[in-house]
Amino acid sequence: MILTFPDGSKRTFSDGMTGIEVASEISPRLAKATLSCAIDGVHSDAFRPIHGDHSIKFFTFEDENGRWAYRHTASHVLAQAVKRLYPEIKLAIGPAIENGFYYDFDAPEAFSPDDLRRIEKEMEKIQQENHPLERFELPRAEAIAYMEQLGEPYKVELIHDLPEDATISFYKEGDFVDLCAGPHVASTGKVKNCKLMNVAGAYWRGSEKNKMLQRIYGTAFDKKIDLEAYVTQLEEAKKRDHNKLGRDLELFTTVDVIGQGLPILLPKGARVIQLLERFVEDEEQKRGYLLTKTPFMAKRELYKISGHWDHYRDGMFIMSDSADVEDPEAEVFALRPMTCPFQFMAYLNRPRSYRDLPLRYNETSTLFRNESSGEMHGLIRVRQFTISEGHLACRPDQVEEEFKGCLDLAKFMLDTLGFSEDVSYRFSKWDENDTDKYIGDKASWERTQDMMRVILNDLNVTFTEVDGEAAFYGPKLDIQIKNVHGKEDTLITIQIDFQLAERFGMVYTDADGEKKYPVVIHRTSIGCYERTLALLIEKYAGALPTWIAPVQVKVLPITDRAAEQSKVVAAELSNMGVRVETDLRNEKIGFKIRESQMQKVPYMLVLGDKEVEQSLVAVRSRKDGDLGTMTLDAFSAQLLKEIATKAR
RNA sequence: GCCAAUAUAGCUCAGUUGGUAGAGCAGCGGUUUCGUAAACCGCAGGUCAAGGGUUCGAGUCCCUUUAUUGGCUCCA
Repeated sequence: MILTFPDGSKRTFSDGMTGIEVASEISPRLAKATLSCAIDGVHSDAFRPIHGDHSIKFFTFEDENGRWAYRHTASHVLAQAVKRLYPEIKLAIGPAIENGFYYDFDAPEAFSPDDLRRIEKEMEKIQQENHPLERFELPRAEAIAYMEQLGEPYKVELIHDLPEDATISFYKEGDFVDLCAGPHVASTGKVKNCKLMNVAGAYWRGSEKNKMLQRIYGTAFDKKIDLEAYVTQLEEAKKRDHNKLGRDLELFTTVDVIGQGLPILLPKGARVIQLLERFVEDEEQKRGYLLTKTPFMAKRELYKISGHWDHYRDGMFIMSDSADVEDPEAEVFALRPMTCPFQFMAYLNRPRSYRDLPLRYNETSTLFRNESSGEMHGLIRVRQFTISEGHLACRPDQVEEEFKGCLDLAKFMLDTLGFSEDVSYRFSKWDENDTDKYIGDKASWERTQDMMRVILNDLNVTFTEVDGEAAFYGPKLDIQIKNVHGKEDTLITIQIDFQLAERFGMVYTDADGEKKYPVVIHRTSIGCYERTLALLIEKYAGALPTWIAPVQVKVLPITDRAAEQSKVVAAELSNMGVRVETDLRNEKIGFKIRESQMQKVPYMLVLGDKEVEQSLVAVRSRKDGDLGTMTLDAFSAQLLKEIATKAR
């Protein structure tokens, strides 16, 4: 057989050699490192014989595919270990994931940390026993019978749901067999350096209607040093966690009696958010937005028009004088979960002409959403939050241009805050198999989604398409960001809506005298301020860029003799609009510096007898340490420039 | 909402098999006036998250609630 390598070279091998055997003819080192391979571009086992002419590419741990096979095999070793220790436990699924793998088990009780250690030991044993992996296929009926015989109902269900023509493959390692599409590495001996991280509940097939299974998360690396580095990296990431750092730095706190998802923004956190809000509002004003201020609540009837009452009820806080919120006689209010219907009322204030469009409304808007109790997380998932909401009414011919403007604004914000490299773009579409969740018909959804896709392609946005993530009224471009734990959330969203204008009777009179419905773009320019603050804290490990630092300069007299001059310096800076504090306490300068440093204050001005005498300030930066003495004018000029340019 | 873990002073943590709370830092008072990441001495500070139960006796065991954390589901 003739095999073609990635560099285009061809070589002849005897038919039936395995990928690893081929690799060993190239170099023993490659053979040892090879975990899996691609045959004609299809990811495959490297331990299976190859027949005929193909292209071939080997994967080691350096390749995503290689890591995937390695960790997927690790998940099988985990399942094998669990079955050895607890034969009554049923197997569900166990894929490789980013940074590791998991396996779901139907276990009578949750695994304890002790159980994990036992399982980990058993996995090491299985690794040392070095069982080769063997692949075999069975016809559907036999496959089902086989899994029934093994007493694995979840596997039986999986096989039932496979398409008629699917190849049903199994992998065997020693006494353990699992239904699996593969590929895997050649033997359990290859899978070293596994670590079980934690246990979590997870619904069978991801549906809350199904039974909750026990999921064990683990990771595995080919080199021990890489595993250790990964564990260290996780610990380091935790130190940046906004939920810890934000509290330590007194940006926010929470109180039991106020409730879940309702954080208190302390003076420093409130200041940062105020700065962000002003920045966003000013930028939006420059871009032709009209500011509104609309009520935080409205009668049930408004949400019935918008569709929220039918499609978002669970997410709303409803207040009623009757126990039955559907009672037609009752007066029922709900706190607003979104600003759209309110800004639509501003549009409806008077008749609109095609000349009025595009009409861009913005509002720094506080919203209330009744998130499920298990969802809340620091400042990232809360029940009350403030967002830079905006709704644009435009003519169909203006949609692309306006969408572009929204994206440009979003990118400008990301750039200013330093998030540009950290985000990914998600085109969130509806789920055509679950149409009850949405308003509007299939044709209009497809039309809108196609239009959005064209716009995104025109704008050269690199994005992934995901079904089932749309808003109930339209598709979204979501700009996604990961927190310090690797969990992804939406930071910014831009949505196209062909539905709500009609529902609200929003029209404009076109040039031809016809009444037409405008297209509505819903958008945020940065995400909700609480979430943005959280991500800023994590990105900068609490050391916020000077322009948004709650305290920018701390003046530190060495002795009381410098106190008066310190107050003068602070007052001068304060008059320039600098956020400055003075530490007049009777403490040693090292102590004051330590505290300011831990509070991540960008600049410290140290004043002793020398500085007072020469009318200078000794500047210390939190980043670069002692910068030496200079005049206050020289320092403030440099500082004001840094603030004005929003340097990071 | 579901599966788990956790909850002791403002913070970080001790607290033996159940015998009615302890340290460091922070705070307050004093001494010290000091040159770039922690001066010294003293004082005060806790219904052990809340409520209920078992027990002669509960921070410790059990139940409920609340909050926090990690997942799942859901979402900005």
